[in-house]
Amino acid sequence: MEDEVDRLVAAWRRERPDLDVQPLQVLSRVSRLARHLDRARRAAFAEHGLEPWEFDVLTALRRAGHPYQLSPGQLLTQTLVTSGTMTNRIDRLAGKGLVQRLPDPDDRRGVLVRLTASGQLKADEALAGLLAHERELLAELTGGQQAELAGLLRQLVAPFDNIPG
Amino acid sequence: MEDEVDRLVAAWRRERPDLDVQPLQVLSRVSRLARHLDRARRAAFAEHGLEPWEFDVLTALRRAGHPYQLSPGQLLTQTLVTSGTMTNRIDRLAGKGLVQRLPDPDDRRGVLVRLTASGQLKADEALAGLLAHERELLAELTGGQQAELAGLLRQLVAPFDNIPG
DNA sequence: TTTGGCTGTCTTGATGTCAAGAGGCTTTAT
DNA sequence: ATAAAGCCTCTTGACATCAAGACAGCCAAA
Repeated sequence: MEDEVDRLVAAWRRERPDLDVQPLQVLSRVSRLARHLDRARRAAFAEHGLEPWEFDVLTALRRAGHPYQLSPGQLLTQTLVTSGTMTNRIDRLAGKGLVQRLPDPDDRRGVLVRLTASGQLKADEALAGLLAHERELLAELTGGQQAELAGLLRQLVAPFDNIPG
Repeated sequence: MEDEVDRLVAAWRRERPDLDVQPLQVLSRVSRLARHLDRARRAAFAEHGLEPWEFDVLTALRRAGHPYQLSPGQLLTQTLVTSGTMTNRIDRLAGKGLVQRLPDPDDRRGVLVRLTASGQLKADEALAGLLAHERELLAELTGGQQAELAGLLRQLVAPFDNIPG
């Protein structure tokens, strides 16, 4: 089956036959697939009344384990946004009753963001829904192929995750 | 080598041992790798004084072949942005002298966006630079592994590219 | 104890994007 | 010929994000 990247590569070979565009075969597909995944995730979360950024914050808290609380600083290192963005997000999640802000008993500058009961429920439901949708997307591949793909991707990602990038 | 997704999966297995989080092994790596690639691309383009979105528009025109012109409508289907965004982008690229707006001789509503000589030069330089950087990232893998990875990714992307998504 | 630097959160102002709609032009059907 | 419908680009207003800085509280060194 042909995809857009095949067409992209064909166009470059026609216009710039002097260039080796082989890298695009892998990396353009990664970028394009990620865009499609973003759209699919947005649709999956909409079923639970959540935006993607809400899912990111709620699941970071959920993964932290009981009592499901993290500081804004910890949240922003996990979600890779700036502090201003995180302030805004916590405001809105608190407005929806999914998290609450508590003073940090050990640091009076600090704040703790804690998942409410309904926030935890949303996070758990949305995660299950996401996994169901993603399983469908991956049905194109056998289990062995998925494992192989995961391994190859890990090799490409690991340098970014382990060297300060 | 371990990566962030391994840690993510481990956290979910601890908190939600009832769930099968296998899909994350592939799809979270795709999303995370795409984010890292965006940053790397931004850095590569900055060497040529270009933003990523400028590269996207200029290379779409470059790939169109002589005389390197497309309508705004064609550009927005290729770059997946809305018409308001494309108007804004064309304005700024025209301000930098990289493209020019011409009236469409066949449709008086229409406009043609054409690459200038300096725009074409920028596009060609930036593409070569991007490919050089991407080749380094892919040096983690053998040629055979790259081909295999490309093939697996194609299977996942193709449904999106061929069914209206 | 006091001083200086550092940390954690929030505020501010600018920017890029989107959704929705306006306006002019073209196409189709009557 | 004319009306209705559709298309193409641009404009407008709202919004999420970021970068930079403000401010309060912490901590280490003298």
